[in-house]
Amino acid sequence: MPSQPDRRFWLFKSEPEVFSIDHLAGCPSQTTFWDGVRNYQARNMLRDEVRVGDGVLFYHSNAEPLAIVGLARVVRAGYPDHTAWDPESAHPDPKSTPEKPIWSMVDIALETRFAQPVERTTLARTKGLEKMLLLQRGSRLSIQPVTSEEWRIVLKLAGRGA
DNA sequence: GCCAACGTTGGC
DNA sequence: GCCAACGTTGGC
Repeated sequence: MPSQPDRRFWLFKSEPEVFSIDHLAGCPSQTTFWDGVRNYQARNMLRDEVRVGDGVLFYHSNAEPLAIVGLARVVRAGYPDHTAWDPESAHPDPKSTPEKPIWSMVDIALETRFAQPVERTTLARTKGLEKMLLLQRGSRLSIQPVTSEEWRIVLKLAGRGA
């Protein structure tokens, strides 16, 4: 893979009962929009910082096992989350309208489902991941920045080291 | 602008 | 099921 100095890395959390990596694998072109983020800090990252080509660690929360289950790639940068003004959607927000959208989303495409998910317990005892946001007590952000070093370590744990 | 009450997230 | 952490709401 050619080096991409500007590439950033992220971790996207999802409850697999709601949307799992298998759901993503079943989407047309294994691509979907990442809707339903209703937290301003996460929204700001989706809207302002996440770019096409960025790498995504797909994490299953509230699940057994808790684990990073694969990789995705950002294929469309931030744009309005239209599910917000759909009253039938899972996360309606009547304050958001097509004229004045509040929430943002990006599109991601599946890259890999790990044959062996990288479990949270493994992450927790891996040197170099001590500061990983996911592992911080009380960290609830559903969109988290990941450093290039953390990305490298996680891929290595998944058997996909460079 | 403060802050108590409340709701949600999410690991354990 | 418990509960700590955190965000939001709303009275004042």
